[in-house]
Amino acid sequence: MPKQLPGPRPTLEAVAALAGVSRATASRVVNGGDGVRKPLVDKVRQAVEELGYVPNHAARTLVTRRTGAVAVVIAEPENRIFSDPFFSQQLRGISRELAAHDTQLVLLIVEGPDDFARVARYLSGGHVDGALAFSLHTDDPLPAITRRAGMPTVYGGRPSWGVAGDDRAVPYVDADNRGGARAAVRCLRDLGRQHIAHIAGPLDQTSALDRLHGYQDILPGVDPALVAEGGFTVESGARAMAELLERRPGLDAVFAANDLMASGALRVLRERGIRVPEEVALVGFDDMDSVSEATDPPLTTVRQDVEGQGRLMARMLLRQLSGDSADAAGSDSVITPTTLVRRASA
Amino acid sequence: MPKQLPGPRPTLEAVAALAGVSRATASRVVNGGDGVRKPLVDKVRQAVEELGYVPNHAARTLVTRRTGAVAVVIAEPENRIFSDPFFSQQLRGISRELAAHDTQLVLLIVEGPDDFARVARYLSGGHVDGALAFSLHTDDPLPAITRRAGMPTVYGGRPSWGVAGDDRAVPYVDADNRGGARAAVRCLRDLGRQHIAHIAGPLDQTSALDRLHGYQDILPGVDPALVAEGGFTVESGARAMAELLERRPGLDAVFAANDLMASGALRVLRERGIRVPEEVALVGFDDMDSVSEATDPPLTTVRQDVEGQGRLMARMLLRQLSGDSADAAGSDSVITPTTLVRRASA
DNA sequence: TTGAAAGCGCTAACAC
DNA sequence: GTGTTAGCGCTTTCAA
Repeated sequence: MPKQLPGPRPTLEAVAALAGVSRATASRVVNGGDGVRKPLVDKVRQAVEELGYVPNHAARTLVTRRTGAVAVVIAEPENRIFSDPFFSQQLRGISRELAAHDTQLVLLIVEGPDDFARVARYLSGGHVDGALAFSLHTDDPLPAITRRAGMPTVYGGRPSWGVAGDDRAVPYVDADNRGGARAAVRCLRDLGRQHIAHIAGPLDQTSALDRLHGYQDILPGVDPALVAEGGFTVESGARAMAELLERRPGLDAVFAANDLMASGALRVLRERGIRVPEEVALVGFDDMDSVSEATDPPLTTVRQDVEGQGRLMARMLLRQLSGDSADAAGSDSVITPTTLVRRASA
Repeated sequence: MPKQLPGPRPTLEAVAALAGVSRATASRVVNGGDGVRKPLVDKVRQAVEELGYVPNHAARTLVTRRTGAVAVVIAEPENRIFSDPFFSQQLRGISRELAAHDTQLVLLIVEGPDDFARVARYLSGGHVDGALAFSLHTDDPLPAITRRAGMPTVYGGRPSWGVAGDDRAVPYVDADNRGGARAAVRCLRDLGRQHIAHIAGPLDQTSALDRLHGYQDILPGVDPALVAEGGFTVESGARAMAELLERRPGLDAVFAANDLMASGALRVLRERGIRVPEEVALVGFDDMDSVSEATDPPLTTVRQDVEGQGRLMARMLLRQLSGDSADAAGSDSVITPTTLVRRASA
């Protein structure tokens, strides 16, 4: 166990002195020890141990121009983000991947217009080497900010903007929303359902839009009255369900754009004494197990690997950061697969 | 809008040159401009603007020895933490308070033993000025780590350890768990219930323990068979409820140590056709609205201001960091009040 | 292979 | 008030 010196933390200088070598050699050892003879390496290592030496990060950053940290920018327009396990899981995936590469995670939560300025300043301040961001809404100013700051960035979720004057694609990771939606609706159709409704998410988000498109892919020319827009929340799902029942009492199936809305819909169906899945079959999206497994009946839903997406985002960014030929390399976007999970609701 | 120079970021030197002043004066202006004559201030400000100057954080940290960042350490023993809105809300409170003081939030998620070493290294690396941590379990190694790193730290939740060789108290923020539990049980008793059971949380966590103690305060010498231990999850709540019903079929009220367990209990009660609150009254704890308002019937529960606690933690840490007479100052712990929220379940 | 020395960009005495 | 100067702790040429 290193000595617990009361004074200031030991510097590389001190280590070098104790080991009887130059600061340069000590530095080499601390950074891997290549090109230093074994006995010296050992001596230095021992000195490090004895002194409890830990490199000063600021000093290192100053000269190397790398911070070893990455920002995760989360915009929280409605307060959906935190009540939603979705982001938590993605965050965990990111955290794991970054930790594995000894990279720190700086969390930037954006709540209002002022915060964007703060974030912009932060990103330009050389605090971090890159950024991971979640693109939620069409008018998201983040892309512009990261671009202006010249900060390597990977997005979670397909950005909807066509960035003005954008000459190169922004790399992102997203689930196969459209394909997943297709699978969901196909399942309902194969069950013999004739009037399949859709509770869409907020259509200014690409994920919601893509899922709607998937629904329409399988049901071309479907009655528009069979589609209601929700807000990805339980409450909005309930509202949308009520609306749909009013408009089309004969509907016999519902595909909800996420599990939260599906659970809201389920509540309304039950309140009205409509049996699920006998009278109305229901499929959700996301498979967040805290919801999909807890409902009665459990939800048939489309699973996506959220944590994996987070990990992938981090990995892509890290690759970009350590990238040799930065551009050509391979900062292409990735669409991760989805799978239909059959439970009792359809 | 600042010019978008392609080259390296402008330094203070460049600003000074453009403004026709010394680097020192430029620095003074950038840091508030005290003791610099107005015209010069303006000149420098303009140069900053024109060049799009942003101070280099590493350089500044190197000399000031302050990073302007705070670590938030979250240990994730079971994967409860992220599915639980609790932490998200606390995190949001922390984030808000830190942002208001231009302090960055570095998120450290600890998942395994290896991670503790990583965190220890990080904390000793001078990356951050202080830490906020959540004390979950009795055997949490975190306190020892932060103490060894000499890092100012504020805990969320009353730590249960008697830190070995600890000469001063560790500041923490916690809800009035015991008082809240008392209010809950008192309410049940005042309703005329004779056999009030308790579904406790995992008793290696102080919050669970304190709530149990509160229950016992109101019901001294209560039949031990009326207490079952759960794990703060829906599932464990259901299990505990089943157990209690088996042991004491005559029970007419239940106080669950959190809302999640209450909802699990509710499910079991409903499955058995036991009416709530008519036959069994039920009170939860936390008032996480996504749960307590969504159940049928909605839960009577004990509310605590989780976000406020987060904010408070941050505020206490910041005060400690800017503290003049660091010790005496006032890093005392804080217990935040709880209130009983009456809904339909009791 | 190792060491000497030159900064990285900034702040804070200290002198003017 | 303002400028000069000496580092903060580290990496990295460049010589030896």
